[in-house]
Amino acid sequence: MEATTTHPKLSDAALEAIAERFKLMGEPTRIKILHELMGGEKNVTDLVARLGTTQGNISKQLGILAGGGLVSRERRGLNVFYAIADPSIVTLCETVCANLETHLERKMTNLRRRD
Amino acid sequence: MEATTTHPKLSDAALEAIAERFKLMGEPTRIKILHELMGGEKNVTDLVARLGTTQGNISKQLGILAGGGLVSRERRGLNVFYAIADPSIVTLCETVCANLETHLERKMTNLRRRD
DNA sequence: CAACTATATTACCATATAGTAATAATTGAA
DNA sequence: TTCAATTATTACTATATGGTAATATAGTTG
Repeated sequence: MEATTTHPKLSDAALEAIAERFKLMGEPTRIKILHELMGGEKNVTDLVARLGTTQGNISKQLGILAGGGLVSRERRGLNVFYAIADPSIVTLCETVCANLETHLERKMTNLRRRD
Repeated sequence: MEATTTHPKLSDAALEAIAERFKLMGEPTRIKILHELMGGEKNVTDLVARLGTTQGNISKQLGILAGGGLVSRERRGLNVFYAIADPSIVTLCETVCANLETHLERKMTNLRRRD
């Protein structure tokens, strides 16, 4: 008997949509933007100041994130504020985080063992 | 006052590691491989038969997934069996899936409204 | 050993894309 | 309107990488 739980067969289209979402989050600058936004909405200038890259690039990456529905956009006067549009992003990051920690712990334990 | 929950400040290195993991899952062929493996371990030939691409490419993508610690490798005779090494992959996919469904539902609802 | 099967690797090409610099567009103020 | 500030866009470059075809390696069988 199979020990694995049954997983729904997903269509190629569904799998490609999933990959697309992961791809959006699979880029250092974009994940850093999302991480900043986890602390609350920020405008472009804020993000440029916090992350070390050009304004053009920040706007570009924000455009990509907004296009994928991960962040929302709201103009207020001269500023444009971006915010996380999809709370599941946080869940995803936390899941990965928890796992990376496990990996690191395992690595450190192995180092400590030195058999 | 802030309505947002406090999120741990993550280092650039941590964020880059997170991005790296998402990147691994952010590619159609690789996510399809992972999806197949959710049904249980498979060897390379199995995967080549199920997904429509060359053996070389499957081996290459499996190598990338194994390098990132997402799948495990076990040789048994002529065959090499791959399996999901990290169950959190399934959680991640489910989270994204649930959210894509929500998005689709919202889209359909909006279509139905036609205001 | 030779022959066969399964998998990995190599070299290559074509495409996608992150980043930059410069410029445009938008908004508010004087 | 003119000026300043903020954001978006454009054109471009350099790099990374998915895919392929061909070859190499590893393991099995006779």
